[in-house]
Amino acid sequence: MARYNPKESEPRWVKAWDQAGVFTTKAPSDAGDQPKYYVLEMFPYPSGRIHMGHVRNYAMGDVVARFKRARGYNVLHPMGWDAFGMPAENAAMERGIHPKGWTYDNIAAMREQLKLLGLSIDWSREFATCDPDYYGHQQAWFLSLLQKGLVYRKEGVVNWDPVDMTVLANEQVIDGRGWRSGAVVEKRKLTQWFLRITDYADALIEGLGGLERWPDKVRTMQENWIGRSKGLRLRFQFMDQAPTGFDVGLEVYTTRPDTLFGASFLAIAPDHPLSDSLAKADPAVAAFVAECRKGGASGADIETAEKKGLDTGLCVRHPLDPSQTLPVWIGNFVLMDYGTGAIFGCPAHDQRDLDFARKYDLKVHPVVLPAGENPETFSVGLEAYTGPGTVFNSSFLDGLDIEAAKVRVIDQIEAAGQGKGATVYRLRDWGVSRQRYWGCPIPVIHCQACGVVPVPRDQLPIILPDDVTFDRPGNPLLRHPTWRHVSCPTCGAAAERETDTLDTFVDSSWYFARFTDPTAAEPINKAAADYWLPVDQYIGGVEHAVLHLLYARFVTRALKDTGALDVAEPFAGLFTQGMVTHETYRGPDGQWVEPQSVEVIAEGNTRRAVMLDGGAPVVIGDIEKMSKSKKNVVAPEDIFDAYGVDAARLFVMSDSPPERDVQWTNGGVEGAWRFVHRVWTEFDSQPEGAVAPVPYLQEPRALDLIKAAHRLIGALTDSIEAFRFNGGIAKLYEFLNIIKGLPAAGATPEILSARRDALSILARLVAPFTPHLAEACWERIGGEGMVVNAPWPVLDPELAADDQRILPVQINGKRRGEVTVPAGLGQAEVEQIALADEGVARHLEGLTVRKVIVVTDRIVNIVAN
RNA sequence: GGGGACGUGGCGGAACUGGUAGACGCGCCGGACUUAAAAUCCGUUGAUUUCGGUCGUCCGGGUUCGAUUCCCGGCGUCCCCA
Repeated sequence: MARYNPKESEPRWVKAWDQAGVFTTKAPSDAGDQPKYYVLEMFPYPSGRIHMGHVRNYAMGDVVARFKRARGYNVLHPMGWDAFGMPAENAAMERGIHPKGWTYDNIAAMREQLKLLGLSIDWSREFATCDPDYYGHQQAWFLSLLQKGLVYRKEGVVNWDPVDMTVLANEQVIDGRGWRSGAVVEKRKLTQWFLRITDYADALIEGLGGLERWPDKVRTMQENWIGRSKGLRLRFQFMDQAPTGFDVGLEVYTTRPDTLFGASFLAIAPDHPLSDSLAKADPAVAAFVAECRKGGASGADIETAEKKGLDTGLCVRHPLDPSQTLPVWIGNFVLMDYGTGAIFGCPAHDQRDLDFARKYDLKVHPVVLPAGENPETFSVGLEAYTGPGTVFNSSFLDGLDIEAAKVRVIDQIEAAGQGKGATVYRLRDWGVSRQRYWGCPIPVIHCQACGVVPVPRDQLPIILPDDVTFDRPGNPLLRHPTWRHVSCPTCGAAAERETDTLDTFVDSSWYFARFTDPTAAEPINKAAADYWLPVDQYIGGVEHAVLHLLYARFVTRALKDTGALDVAEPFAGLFTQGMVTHETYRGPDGQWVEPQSVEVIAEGNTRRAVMLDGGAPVVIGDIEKMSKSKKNVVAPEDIFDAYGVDAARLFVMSDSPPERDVQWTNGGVEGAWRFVHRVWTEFDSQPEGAVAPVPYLQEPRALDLIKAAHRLIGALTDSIEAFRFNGGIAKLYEFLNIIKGLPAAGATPEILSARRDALSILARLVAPFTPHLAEACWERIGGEGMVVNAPWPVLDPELAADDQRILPVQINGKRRGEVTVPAGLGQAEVEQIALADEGVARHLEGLTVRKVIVVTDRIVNIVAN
């Protein structure tokens, strides 16, 4: 009997799987009538090292993949690298390493680490998004979108990250700062490439309805992100001479047409064309507009910034009440790219408008009356009323509720030709230009004569030049001596390549399709994609709930419309897993210290910590996501070294529900290791060589064991299907405790035979979680071939059924005893048995039974007084 | 401010559609083995108790024979949006 040695066992089995080629995906034509199953975890950025978050993410995907394989599916479980992006360029700037070398070195290092994890991945399909083959195909479909009008260029105000010197999408601006650099974002005008995601806004909302295996939370977040609202575009006519270009009036957009009679001013965005033209004539306007340009361009920035305005002196007429005139202001809180860049302000019923009105002393005129308020006395102070109510002070709208009033106003404005009902979205077109080197070059050429000319397909891929410099900020492609100088493909004149590269979110918006045939001559092999897509189970962090997952859904739909593939939704099932966290520690100097230099001492129910070196006191801090800055990181390699890969995989899945954060603890991983060890001991205690099978169903203890094994099959199958890995693992532990109660030492032939069958089941059930251990165990009991190729055990319903039930008996809702009855016994019989029970009878003394409730196989409740 | 999720022993967490609250693990405590420690193995472990019980799933109400689960009102934590 030898102690289980993961260091010897784990590499051996990784090699055995590799040599047998068990994870090479079958071509659709070889799969026969096997159903397909595509499991995908969000591919990693090649930072250089894997962390515990990767371990958890890929372990979960591996459980699903191995389980589905065992259940007879033809499984696709690939791996690749999201390899373009800023960190490679940062490394180049900081350390003088070329981004390409840095990235591929990191990939090599991480591939080795991931292979240690024993994942059931088909490595033959691996690619990186920075492979010219991959981004060349990306350039090809980009051009097909360009041809279809889904790509365009426009000058716009953009979020400029002054540190990374690049443009950020609104999604990449968090609290006014760049999501990667953390620098305060500025607004700039720049000509940019955009993808027309807004064309798909409705489709992307409708599509959410069909994604039943997505978390509701993510669907809600996407819906809110798209932010569809119904409203009205209407034109206000100027009182005096209309400014040049505005003869038709000033068009505003509102989602609250019901409050039109409460309007007391108009406000336009600082970058509205009218602001521009006024600024040319008036230095005060120009100065104000310039001031507004400072600060972030995101909605949240504008919302939190102090409201500022400038009266233009212009006045417009109220469209429904010609006797009213409204002043036109420029307001820093009005967004040019939402609606028309102009609003009417109704201070009584909009908080921003109210803040603005109070600051500049504009009228506040309530037109919606909350239920129970008196129209004579109702007024609005510093808080706008935005709730439901009855419209008043509003001419022909008086007495309507706000929804009915919206409809009436839209009808009236449309009939008068003053405007039109319209739907607008919070979602903007996706700005994909990045002024960076380490990204996919946008495959177009700018020609003086011909304009923007797509690169002919036979000249793709446009490959990044290797000889670039990173000694200065800015785009190295722009200052490369020769790369961008080309001749126009159309007229042959001297022309220039586009030097912008694509946002890396483009790279990750179609990789799942490329995996279905990564060597296809076209971007996507339609037959392979038709077979494999959609991804049956996608697994990744919830931080991608809007950005990546929305872009991928959009690109899939856009590619469908170009005929590149046939599915509309890329991911049929989505699971968002929680993070790996750890306690934080601060040393005597207040600095963060690593867990491995701290000793935590338990004293009864409290804990304290000291430095391992010197014993100085350590403050135990909050439990937070593992991060280098807080130093609360545990390196996966160290854990693999100490406890083995299986124990690490098991622990990250056992201690918390997978969608929640898991707290890494030493004790926890030791518990997982103990389980690995005990499982092995149980297998290793069986007699060597084949046990002559004997019938054992007549021996009660043997029968109980095999019954427990069959119940375990059911429980574990359900747990994996429902992504309740922690519950499933608990059932495995429970079963191990049962089988330990019937040790092999000194057992009868019946027990040994039952153990042999139960262990055969156990080996196959633990295989998705601890695959190396399972192989060793399978081998030890003489299983056929490798357990990775063994079918999932089949549940025998008769053995799994429980024929006796222990029913608790309650009297007036309090548990007073229990009775053992045959399963499924009728209510009358159960009642009789319960009332006859000695303990129950004792509690009923002096009471009259009023009612007995029997829930079959569950409980008995006696009502008595 | 709007929307959502959550709140259970010393800790992570179980409890499927209302039906024995605390599965499983960690920790603690006790025991075996050991010269000793580690490792390993075995056992106890919600609180309280006059050993009959009583109390107990954030707090206060409600529905029900029965509520961690459903409803109403608070408090707190977290996430998303503004």
